Amino acid sequence: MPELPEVETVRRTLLPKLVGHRIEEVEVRWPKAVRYPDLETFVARLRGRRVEGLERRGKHLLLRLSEGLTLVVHLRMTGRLLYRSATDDVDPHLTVLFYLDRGKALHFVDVRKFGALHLIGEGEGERVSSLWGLGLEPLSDGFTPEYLAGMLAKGKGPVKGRLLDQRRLAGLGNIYVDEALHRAGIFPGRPAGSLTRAEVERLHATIRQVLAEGIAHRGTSVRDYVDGDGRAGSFQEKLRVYRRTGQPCPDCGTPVCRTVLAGRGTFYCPCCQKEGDSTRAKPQA
DNA sequence: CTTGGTTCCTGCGTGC
DNA sequence: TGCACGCAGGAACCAA
Repeated sequence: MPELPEVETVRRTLLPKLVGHRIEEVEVRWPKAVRYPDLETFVARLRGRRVEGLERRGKHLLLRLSEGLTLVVHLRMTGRLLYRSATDDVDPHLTVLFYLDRGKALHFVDVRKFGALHLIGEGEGERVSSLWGLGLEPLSDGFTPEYLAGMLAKGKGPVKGRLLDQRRLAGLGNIYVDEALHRAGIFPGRPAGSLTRAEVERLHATIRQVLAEGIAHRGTSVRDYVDGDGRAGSFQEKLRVYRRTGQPCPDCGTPVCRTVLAGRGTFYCPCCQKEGDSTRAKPQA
């Protein structure tokens, strides 16, 4: 699933190609993908707009358009945003087509159809609730060990749940949360408020580390994810626990376990991430 | 304020 | 080999 590193990779691949293009026509084949405004207004407002920039906030892509408009794209589970030729139309899961000038197109492809598109003007940010209430960017200067400590403080539920909460921290998903917790030597089911200062500092470091490495490897392609050119990433080769049930932990050789926490499949090493353990330090790679 | 359950979808893994 | 079945998963929404 596209998380921060995947969305950032899509942004980086699409940015140099999209900027300067004009949207000539929009074809919506799965109307439910358009969340705001209504379908007719969505298409009418996009027609003729020019692409001026492409930004990322959390897992959202923000396509900056002329007239102060912003197309907000959330890929959710299986969404793909692809820069293609306007005549390339063979993908059975193509849900929205943005026909561009010079014979090109931007294709929104979404197998499971959870992806969401919003078109907002200046001052309409609150129309995209998931964007409006978003927490800090984990790679920004504002994300400090102190911020993480405050985020986890007094939490009785699993630390994993707090890390997945986009209103506290923007961009982490199931893959990178499990990987960051493993590298920090913390069991995902530990009550958020029970982490020691040392553990919070380790976790802060590993969150930034796995996200930076994920971006450097152009994302994790476990199943569906590809970048704006349709190319897979390679961070799946660096995963230590995610979807590796039964395979040896790279650090200690113990078979990786799977459980369910915060409603999500959760992978961890029962040796390196002991429940209730708050004393061990783990060497950083 | 918190946490938990349900919903949306469809490909794929499982079991017979 | 073929088919039925149920799961996975981000976030909105509702409930307690």
